[in-house]
Parts: sequence; C-alpha cells; structure tokens
Amino acid sequence: MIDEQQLNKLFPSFEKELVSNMAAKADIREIPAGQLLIKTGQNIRSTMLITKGLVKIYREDEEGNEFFIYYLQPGQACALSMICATKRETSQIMARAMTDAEVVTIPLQYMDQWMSEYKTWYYFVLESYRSRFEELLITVDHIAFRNMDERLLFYLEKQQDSLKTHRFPISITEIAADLNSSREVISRLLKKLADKGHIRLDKNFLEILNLDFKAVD
Amino acid sequence: MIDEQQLNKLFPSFEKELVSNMAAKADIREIPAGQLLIKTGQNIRSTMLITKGLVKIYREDEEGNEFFIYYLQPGQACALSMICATKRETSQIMARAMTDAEVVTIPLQYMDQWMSEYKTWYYFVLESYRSRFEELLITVDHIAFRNMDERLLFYLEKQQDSLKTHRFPISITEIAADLNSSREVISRLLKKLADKGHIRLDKNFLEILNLDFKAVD
DNA sequence: CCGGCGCCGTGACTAATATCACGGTTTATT
DNA sequence: AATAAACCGTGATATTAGTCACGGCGCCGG
Repeated sequence: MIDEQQLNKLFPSFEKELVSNMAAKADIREIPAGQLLIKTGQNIRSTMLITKGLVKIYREDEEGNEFFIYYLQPGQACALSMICATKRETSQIMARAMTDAEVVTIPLQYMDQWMSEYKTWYYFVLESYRSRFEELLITVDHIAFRNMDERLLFYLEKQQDSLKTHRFPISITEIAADLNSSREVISRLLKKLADKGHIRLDKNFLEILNLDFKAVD
Repeated sequence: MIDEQQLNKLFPSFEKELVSNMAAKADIREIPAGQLLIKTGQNIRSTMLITKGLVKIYREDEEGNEFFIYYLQPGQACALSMICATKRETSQIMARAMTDAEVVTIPLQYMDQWMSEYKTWYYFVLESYRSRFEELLITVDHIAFRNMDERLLFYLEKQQDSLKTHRFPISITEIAADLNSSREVISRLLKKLADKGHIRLDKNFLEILNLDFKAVD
C-alpha cells in the first residue's frame, strides 16, 4: 500500500485529491541496488516517479557501449517513461537503481487522464520535460564542443551535486563507461587532476577537493 | 492579420475556438532568409509556431562553434521557446531562417492559459516536447558513439528528409559547421562517398544518389 | 596458501580528427 | 581585365583519444 504522507512530502506541489488518487491507482515497485528498471527496447506501459534511492539514466548502443545521461532522485519522474508510455513506444534508454530504490508506477491511462484533471500534475509533467530537455542540451554541448578532460570535470561536478557529498565510492572503470571512454584514458586524466590537487583517489573512493579552475592554466 | 484558414491547415488538430483565439491574440512575424529568430542568451517571452519556411535550430558555444540540432517546419513549434518562455529564461539555442519564413508568436500568458483551456493545445505542446526529446536523444547517440563518417551519413539523410529532395544547395563549409567538424575533414569524407557512388557533388549542390549501405563494407 | 578475478597504472602504438599551408576555381564587383 | 571573396581539394603535421600488452595489488573461495 502506498503511503500518502510520503507522497505528499516528495511531491509537495500535488493537490490532495491527486495524491489520494495516486495512492489508490498506482503501484509501488521496490528495486534492489544494481538492478535495471528499464531496458532499451523494452515496452513501457507506465510512468515512473522515484520515491527512494538514486536511479541512473543512460544510453546503450548495440555493442554495449554506455553513455551516462543523468540521475533521477526521489521526487523526480522519468520524463522518458512518460514519452514512451504515451506514445506506446519502446524505451530508448536504460534505467538502473544505483542504491536500493522505490518507484511509483502509474498506468498509462491515468497519466493522460490526470493531465486534464489535475493542474498540478500537468505542471509537474511539463516541468519534468523542461528540466530534462535542458540537461540533455547541456550534455550535447559537452560531447560536441569539449575535450575529455573538461567533460570529466563536468561529470565529477554532477556526481558531487547528485550524491551530495565530496567523497563517494566509484571505480575508474565505471567513470570511463559513463563517459563512453576507456579506463586508461580516464585513469591518466584523473592522475593529472590528482597531481594538481583537485581530487584525491583512494581505493574505490574519489574525493573532490576543489574543482575551481578559474585561476588554473 | 492572421489567416485562420492557413492556421487550420497547418495545425489541423487545433479546435476552432483555439484557432480564432490564436488569430486574435498572436502576432505574425516575417523573417527573411538568413536572419536569426532567436539568439543564445536572448530573453524569450513568446512561443513560436512556424507557419512558413524552414528554420534551423542549432547550438553555439562561446567561441562561435556551431552544432546543428534539427530543422523546424511549418506546423511545428519551437519546443525550446516554450521552455524558455514559461521559465522566463534566456535561450540556450540559435534559430535561423533558412528560407524566407513566417512565425506566429504567442505571448507567454496565453501559452500557459491555453494549456488548461484547450486539450488540443496541450497535446500539441506535449507532442512537441516528446518528438524533440527523442530527436535530441538520437543526436546524443550519434555524437557519443559514432565516427564522423557515420554522422555525416545521418546528417545527409536528415537533410534529404527535411528538404524533401535528393538534390539541395549546400556548401561543404556549412556541413562542417553543422557537424562541428572542419571543412577539410568533411571534404575528404564526401569525396569517399562520391567515389563509391552514393552522392554527387556539383558546385553548391549536393545530390544524394543512394545512401543504402547495407551491402557495403 | 594458491588461483582467479576485478580493478588499476603505464608505456607503446594506432586511429580518428583537427589544423596548417598552399593553390585552385568560380562569382561578383569595379 | 583586375580584384576580392567565398568556396574547395590536398598533402603534411599535430593533437586527442582509443587500444594493446603487461604487471601489480587486494580480495575471496577453495
């Protein structure tokens, strides 16, 4: 059973009736850390709202290359799942729980119905599109215009912001996959950053000391 | 004055009342070929619907590098202008008229008001987001996973589809700018394609003969 | 205690792309 | 005709990133 109080806290903009309706109509799905929520090519029949945990959204091509797009946090929706759901298309992305996670899944018909019934719902949907679109545009910028060293910095900042900590567990191999680069390349770039005192690496952890590059060559 | 009949034809999904309302509240803007509609950093206060001509949407970074994103055709809206307008933010993109063009500009307040008043309007807005989002995702794929030769092919296909012709005027310099590559690189790649019989180049024109690569190395 | 495994660092090499330098062609303008 | 401007093609070279080959370290299960 869905906890209305929790929903209220995570989605404070939603009107009361919408929350009740959601609690009645939607399902809760628990996802253990590491498991996939959505797979490329999968049919999507529901919209997902994150209520717990951290979900990584990434792209994967035919050869298995990955490319990190963004994280979803509690209180956010998978904009892609709305797109795919309403168009009855297959997913173009992968979603993986990075920690134990919990999502509310809303069947397709309600997603659309609530759009006209609840103003707060469609504002929420629109805002999800907007913010993800902008994020995606910035991502395009980076891969189009920047070299790997700058992209790596941007990636680290994003991690810091999403994980809300300066020190987090991550493997170099994973960073390389996220940026669709190779372990060796990232290893060398990180070493440079460490040499300059911007980060510190210990086993399995990366600590960000200072990413302020304004005064650095 | 806005021609309601023309609006009806271009936006067949819109209900009659919406079209009348639009004709009354919106402005028409004529843009000569080559001119900018939107510039990065500009404040956006209205949503734009294309009614005539072809509009190129692209990204530009601080150093003036360009990156083509997609074309907008009559009957389509600039999803970005909706985003920027409703959030009162500055534009993150450039929009340039490739041919003489005409756009309907809708003041911010109506964009939002109509969302709740006219179902057909919000379906249209949602659909604009959706399709642009997917297009952007595919673009990300290409720059993340593909080499320039494949990206060039994809670009040519896109041109062919948008311009609805196999033969169109374009300079190699412009293709290079669109792909954020360099003229020399594109020149060499096009030569390869020409040698294999896939395209033909004459001065200022590019003719696509056959982009079917299934049986080619 | 040993072997396997996953992760890591590094030097050498290769591939892709960008840049430089140059000269050529066409077109418009004077 | 002379000149300028905007294209274009091509060889040489430089830069960036990806790949290969290797060895090291730490951890775990038998």
